[in-house]
Amino acid sequence: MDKTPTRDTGSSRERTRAALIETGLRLFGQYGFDATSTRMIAAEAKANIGSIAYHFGGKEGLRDACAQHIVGMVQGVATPLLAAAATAAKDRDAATALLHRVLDRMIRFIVADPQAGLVVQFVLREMTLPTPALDIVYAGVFEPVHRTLCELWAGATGAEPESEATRIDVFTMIGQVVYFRVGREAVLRRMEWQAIGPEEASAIVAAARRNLDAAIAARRKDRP
Amino acid sequence: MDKTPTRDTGSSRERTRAALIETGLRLFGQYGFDATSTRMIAAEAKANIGSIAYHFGGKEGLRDACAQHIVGMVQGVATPLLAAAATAAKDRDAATALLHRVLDRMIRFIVADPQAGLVVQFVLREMTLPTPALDIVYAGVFEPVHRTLCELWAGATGAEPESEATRIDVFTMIGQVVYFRVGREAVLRRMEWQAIGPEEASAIVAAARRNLDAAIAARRKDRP
DNA sequence: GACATAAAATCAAACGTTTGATTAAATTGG
DNA sequence: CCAATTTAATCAAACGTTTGATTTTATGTC
Repeated sequence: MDKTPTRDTGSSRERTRAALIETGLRLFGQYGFDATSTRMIAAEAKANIGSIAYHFGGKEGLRDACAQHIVGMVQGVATPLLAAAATAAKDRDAATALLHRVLDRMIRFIVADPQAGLVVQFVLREMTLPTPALDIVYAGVFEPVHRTLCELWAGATGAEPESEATRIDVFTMIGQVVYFRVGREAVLRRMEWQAIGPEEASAIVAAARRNLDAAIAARRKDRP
Repeated sequence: MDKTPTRDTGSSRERTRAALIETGLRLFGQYGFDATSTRMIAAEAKANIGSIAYHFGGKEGLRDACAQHIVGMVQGVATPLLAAAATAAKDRDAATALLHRVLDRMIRFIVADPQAGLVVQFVLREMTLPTPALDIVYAGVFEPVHRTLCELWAGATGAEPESEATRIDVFTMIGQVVYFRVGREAVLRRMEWQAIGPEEASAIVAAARRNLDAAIAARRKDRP
């Protein structure tokens, strides 16, 4: 079937690499980079310790590979949305509607999706102590996503896309979402939730949606 | 002068303990618990390595002591505000005004105060992997502060203080603030700021204030 | 008040364990 | 058979903790 007898997804090499990246992403996100030992990763990935050095040059190389993996993942799901934004940004109602859709997706992704939760945790940990891995994620995810959201925000409110106020406004909208992941432990206790699943995410979406509408309306007033 | 020749604040015991807690707080917050070695702490605190085990029973004991220290600090500055909330919550305008004041203080504290930044970082790190230290901070800071903000929120909007919607709404207001600390690195790059100082904090305050007013107004509409 | 005793705190050194990395040999697949 | 990959063994360095000796501070006795 394939030109190459060992497809990328099936070769021993790629299977080992994928297992290490996947496990590294999970453990780095779960326990942090320093608290995760290479032995732990190798054991859970059913690979040898030496594999990490062989394939990635070392523990830090694996972290970079994890960051690259995240960029690929997010781009896969975000690209269609970002593409739609280019045209939607020209129309107020379309921009507002798309903002709602993106916010809805983001919340359920960041807050409730267990698979994505590990990705978010990984990135948040990188954020507190920047490494080359953060550069990769910032350039590949943060910057393009935030920029697009600014365009939508500008389309919905009439503000300038790259003005300081717009960029800050978009950060506040993102922030109110991210906190439910960052402060998850405090949220769970205060809300008396056992977990943040689909139902809880819906309650969060409802609140964020009200905030979004209110914020847009307040900005819109100034510019008729 | 003193009844006791060695006062608590001056005794060798208390000086050593205080130095270790202060340094521990800073380094744990800066690098994380696992990435901070006891040797690092002892060296920076100008104390002996054995002192940590002697005074706190070990590295984890020092972390608990740091958490307790945070509770004492925050209670010192927050108590007056929380007391004022009890009466302000009865009046819509007073509640709204106090919410504004608290939000203003919180933002400048969380986002720009370098001293407090270490405290915030320490807590955020604990949040991602709960330890007994988090229990201490949650019970001593998070729960009482969030509960009080809910009362104010209810006073300003007319909602029920302990309803699910109110508790979530308050979390979204906190979240839009905290993100500027959590995602500081991304914010700095995207905003092209060198640091988040008083001026940058003011810009954030302005955005958060608009969001707060808009959110309250939107909720108020429903209940005349 | 001076001296002797007890208690508390500090210190440098060493403990056993675990860390990430490296090596050379064994295994695998084309 | 050869190159790529995996494996097990080994390395020095760093980890948190423990130790016994020493110094500092507090208490008791006359």
